[in-house]
Amino acid sequence: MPTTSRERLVAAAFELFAGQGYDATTVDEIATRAGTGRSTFFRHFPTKDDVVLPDHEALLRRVDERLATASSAGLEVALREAAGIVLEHYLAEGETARTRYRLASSVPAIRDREVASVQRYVRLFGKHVHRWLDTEPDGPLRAELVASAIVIGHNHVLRQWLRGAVDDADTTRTLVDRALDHALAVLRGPAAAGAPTIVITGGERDVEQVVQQVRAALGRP
Amino acid sequence: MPTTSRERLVAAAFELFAGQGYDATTVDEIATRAGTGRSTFFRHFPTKDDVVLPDHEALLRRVDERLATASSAGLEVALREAAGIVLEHYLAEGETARTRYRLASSVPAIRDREVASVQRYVRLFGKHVHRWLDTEPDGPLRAELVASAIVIGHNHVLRQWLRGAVDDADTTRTLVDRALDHALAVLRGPAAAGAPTIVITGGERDVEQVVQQVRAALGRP
DNA sequence: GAACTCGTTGGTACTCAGTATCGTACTAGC
DNA sequence: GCTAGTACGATACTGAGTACCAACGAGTTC
Repeated sequence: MPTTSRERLVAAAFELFAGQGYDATTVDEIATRAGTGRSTFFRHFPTKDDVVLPDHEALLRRVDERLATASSAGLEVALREAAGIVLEHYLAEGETARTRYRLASSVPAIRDREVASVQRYVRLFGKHVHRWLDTEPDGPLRAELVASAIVIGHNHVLRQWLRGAVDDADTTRTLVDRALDHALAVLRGPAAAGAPTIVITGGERDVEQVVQQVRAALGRP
Repeated sequence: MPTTSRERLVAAAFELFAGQGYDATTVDEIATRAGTGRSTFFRHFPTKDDVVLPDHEALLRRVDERLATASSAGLEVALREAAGIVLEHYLAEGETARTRYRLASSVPAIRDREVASVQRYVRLFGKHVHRWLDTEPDGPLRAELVASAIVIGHNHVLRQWLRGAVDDADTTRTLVDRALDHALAVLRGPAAAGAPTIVITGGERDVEQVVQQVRAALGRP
C-alpha cells in the first residue's frame, strides 16, 4: 500500500489533530508520522491549515465554469446546479468532510480559513449574478445579496448533513433545493421604481386566494 | 503630549505599514518606532494584525445590547438602529477607517481577519432575529438570511464611503437605509406552508394595480 | 522615611511556522 | 549510458508569539 507522501501527510495530520489537538501538533510530528521530511510537508501544503482544508481551488473553478455558461433564462437553474456541484463534492467526501467540520468547529484558525473560503464562493456567485442584474436598480447590492443568500442556503443544509442531523443524501439534496427557494426569492424580488414587485413563495398558488390575501395585506379593500 | 504607549504603537504601525508594507514590517520595528519594547506590543495586542484592527468587541457589545431590548413590534427598527451603531462608529473614525480599509484591501492577512469579524456580526444579528422567527417555518435559515442581508447591505454602503465614492455622512446614512429596505424584505417574506406569503416592495401600492399584477404573474387570469 | 504592594515596562530565552537553498536519488526519454 | 526533470531530505534562517523574570515608579501603610 505505497500511498503517495501527500496522502500519508493528510492522514497523519487528521489522526494527530484528532488525537492531541491542532495546536499541540507540530508540522514536525505530522511529517515524522507520515514517514517524510518537514520540507516535503511544506512542498505540498503552503500552511499547516491547508493539510486538512479541502481543495477549494478546483471546486471554485468548476462552479465558475458552470455559471459562465448560464443564459439569462437559465440563470436560476445555473445557480442551483452550481450550488449542487459544491454539495455533491462534500457528499462524496463523506466522513472526511465531517471530520474536518468537527475540526473547524473547535479550532479557530481552521474555522477562520473556512469562513474566508466561503467568502470566495460568495464573490464568485456575485460576479455572475451581477452580470444579469447590472441594468437593474441597485444591481450590485442585489447581486451581493443573492449570492450570499445562495451560499447561506446551501451551507445551512450542508451543516445539517455535516453534523449528522441529516444523513440521507437525497434528503439533503431536497432540503438544499428548498433552501434555495428562499435564496432565489431575493433574486426575484427587486424593489422596482414604478410598479411594485411581488414575490410569492410557498403554499398553493390559487389565484383567487392570493388575490384575497393581497387585498387583505394592503389593508384597504 | 505624552500619549500612551498603546496609542504610539498604533500610530507607528499605521505609518510603517503604509510606508513599507505589512509583511516587510516586523513587530520589532513597530515597537522601536513607538519607543517601547517588543514585550509591550504583545501586552497590548494579541497579534500583529490587531494593532490596526478596530475594537469590534466593544462594538459587538453595543449592538448586542440594542438588539436584546427589541420588542416584537420594534424588531425592524432595532435592526436598523443596530446597523446604525456600527455605521456611526466608522463615520466617527473618519480617515483612520479609510486607511485601514486600504490596508485590508491589499493585505490578505488583515482582510481575512476582517471577514472573520463580519461573520461575528452576522452571527450576532442572527441570534436575535432567530428569537423572532423561531415559531415560523424555516426560522433558523431565514434568520441567517436576514442577518447576513442586513450586514451585507450595511457593508455595501459602508465600503462606498470607505472608498470615498460617497463622502457625505448624511448621504451615507440615507443609502444604508435604502440598502436595509432590500435586506428587510427578506424578513417580511416568509415561505408559508399553507397560504403563500406575499411580499410587495417598492412602487405605488394601488390595490387594483397590484391585483392585476398578481393575476398576470400567476399566468392564469 | 522605610517597607510593601501593584501595575506597567524591558529584556531574555524559547518554540514553532514558514522560507530559502543545496545536494541527492529516482525516473523518463533519447 | 547520458541527461533533464522531479520529488525528496537536510540545514540554516527569519519572525511571530509565549513564558518568565527583574526593574521602575506611584501610592499606601506603619
